[in-house]
Amino acid sequence: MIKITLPDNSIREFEAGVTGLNIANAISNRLAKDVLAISVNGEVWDLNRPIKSDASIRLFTWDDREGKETFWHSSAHLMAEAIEFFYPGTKFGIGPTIDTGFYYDIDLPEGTQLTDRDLEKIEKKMLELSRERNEIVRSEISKAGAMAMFTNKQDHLKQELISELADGTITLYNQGNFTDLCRGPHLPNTGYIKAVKLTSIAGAYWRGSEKNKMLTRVYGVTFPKQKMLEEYLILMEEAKKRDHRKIGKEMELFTFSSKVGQGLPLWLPKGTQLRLQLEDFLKKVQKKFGYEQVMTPHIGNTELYRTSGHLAKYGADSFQVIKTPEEGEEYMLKPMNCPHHIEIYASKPRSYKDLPVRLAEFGTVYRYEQSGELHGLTRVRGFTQDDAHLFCRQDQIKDEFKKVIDIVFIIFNAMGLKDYTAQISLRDPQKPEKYIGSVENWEKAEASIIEAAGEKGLKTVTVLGEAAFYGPKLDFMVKDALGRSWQLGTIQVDYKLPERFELEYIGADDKRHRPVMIHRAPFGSMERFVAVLIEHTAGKFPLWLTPDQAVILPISEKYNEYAQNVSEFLNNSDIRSLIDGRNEKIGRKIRDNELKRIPYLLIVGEKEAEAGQVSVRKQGEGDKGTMTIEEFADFIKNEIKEQ
RNA sequence: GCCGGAUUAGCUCAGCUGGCCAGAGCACGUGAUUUGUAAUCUCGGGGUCCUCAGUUCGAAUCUGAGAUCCGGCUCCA
Repeated sequence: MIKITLPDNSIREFEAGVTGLNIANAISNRLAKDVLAISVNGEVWDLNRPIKSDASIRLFTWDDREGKETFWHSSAHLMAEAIEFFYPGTKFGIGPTIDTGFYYDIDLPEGTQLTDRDLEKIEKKMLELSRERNEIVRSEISKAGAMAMFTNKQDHLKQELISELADGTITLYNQGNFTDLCRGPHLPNTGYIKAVKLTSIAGAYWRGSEKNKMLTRVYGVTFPKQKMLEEYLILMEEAKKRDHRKIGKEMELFTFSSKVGQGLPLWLPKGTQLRLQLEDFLKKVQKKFGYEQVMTPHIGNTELYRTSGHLAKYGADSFQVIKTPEEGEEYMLKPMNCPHHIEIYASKPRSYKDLPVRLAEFGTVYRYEQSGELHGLTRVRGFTQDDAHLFCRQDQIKDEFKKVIDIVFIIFNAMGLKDYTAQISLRDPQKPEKYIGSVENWEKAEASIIEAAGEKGLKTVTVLGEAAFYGPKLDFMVKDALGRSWQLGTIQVDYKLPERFELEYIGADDKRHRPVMIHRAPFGSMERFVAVLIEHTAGKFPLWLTPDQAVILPISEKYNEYAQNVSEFLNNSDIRSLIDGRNEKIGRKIRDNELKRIPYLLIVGEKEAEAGQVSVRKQGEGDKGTMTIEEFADFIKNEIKEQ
């Protein structure tokens, strides 16, 4: 008999060789039905793998990350089996799980190509294989054995993977006619997978390197119940309605023209109004924090960027240098604002008493992003950073850094962006060639970021290899409607540029010292921020203002969370955006499905605007009278209480 | 840049394997009506079917090149 410790620390005795499934059965039928994986002494195992000695365990269901991962990982294998059925000779790369679902990178036989139409038949085959309830069997194999097996299959991808594994740790998983090299864990059998949707096909480089062969990546998602798949698909449809590209078009916020050029957004009058209001808001905040607004040209002499190191980074692969009639004279479209601001700092002698110097500019920069990378307003070739550079003494870095975090908090709170990730991006120690500057300065800079974030109580994740080429960063990542993560705000410590430009200040000791720079942009870029703001507030909390001052506020049940922000918006931050104002009374006609999502309408006509009030209408109940926005906030709170 | 898909009225789309003047809904304009105000009914305007070249008696539909967009990869604010 062995002792199994459950998460509540109770201990049960089982015979040696008991499996996770046996244990779940012993606890309850329901659990036995729902359980997908088990962790044994912290390691996630297959449910049917025998446990031979005392252990503490946890059982995972669909609600646990480990449960979902096991489920999707087995789904990837099931998909591979189906693909191998239709396309014998396919080589299989890696098939991991992702946030929602899984993918498998495959190398199809010469001359074969998958298209969207093929996905359906693969889905059907997967369900067919699922109904066979084939047992998924784990087996251990020696490195030589594994190598021989996949050499026999002529699967060069797996051979490469195996060659990097240590002998004695290699496992295979088999189901039906399909065997794959895999660490596991997996479901007990394929029958668990009841609903399948293969979402897309894409190309992906083997091992993520442009130099390697392009494989076919098939994305999919599966569920233990058909109904869950249906709900997921509906959710995705809803999310697509919030796409900023769609809303931006409908509301005439921005547009693109192939004549102007790829990735170069044109801000329409209403979108410009929205952007200007965001800019004004930030300007006010920055003024309070001691920033000075500056303006600099859109181009700079190539020499400037040679000194800064940007030429090496953005020269060959970006917009090309601009020639003048003068022989040998060259300019560049600015890919970054830093060098210009540095020259402003250097324009006069600075005393330690003057520091920190904080120079801010809504600076438009141009970068030739790869054509396939462009994406609505979130990734463009000409964009405006809400940039600022702080020049400070070593002893001021942490304090300044913390103040910048405060500004980011103010912005994110005002916009109702609660769901963000703060990411500390450090250098990849394996690839020193990617970065400029001494190891010593990098270490100092990284330490000050980590400390500042810690003292601000910011929950952060640390990622190696994501730093800028000149310094480490603290980035604020926000997800879009479809769950793709975008970097918005960024704060970066830089020792290198002051060195390159030989910046100085006169210290209290009457000697020359080198300042440290902080680059920062709380929005990141106006384009990306507006895009993400639209997707986060659409159908939830936009405040749309028409040319005749009419405001429509579509508000969801979540309104109480936002009530505070609304009054801030109207009274302090003055953030508003515009919509089509064809119908004078309510700004525009609202479509069916849209209206159903709007429990309350706030209407601000000319009269109301003058009186500082709004007319309130409730869906299905009509007019609720006019009131101030504070009164409205109370009104909403009461309404919610009554419900 | 790479892999795959798409491009038809202002918007969302239909148009099967090439063949009667290229269609629908919404939007827009017009007339009627004032009851249902998310109005209703009448009539109507609007398209180099992304561009260029080719195959064909004949192409929105087939072929090639290019442009742009979409989903990914690589990259990045």
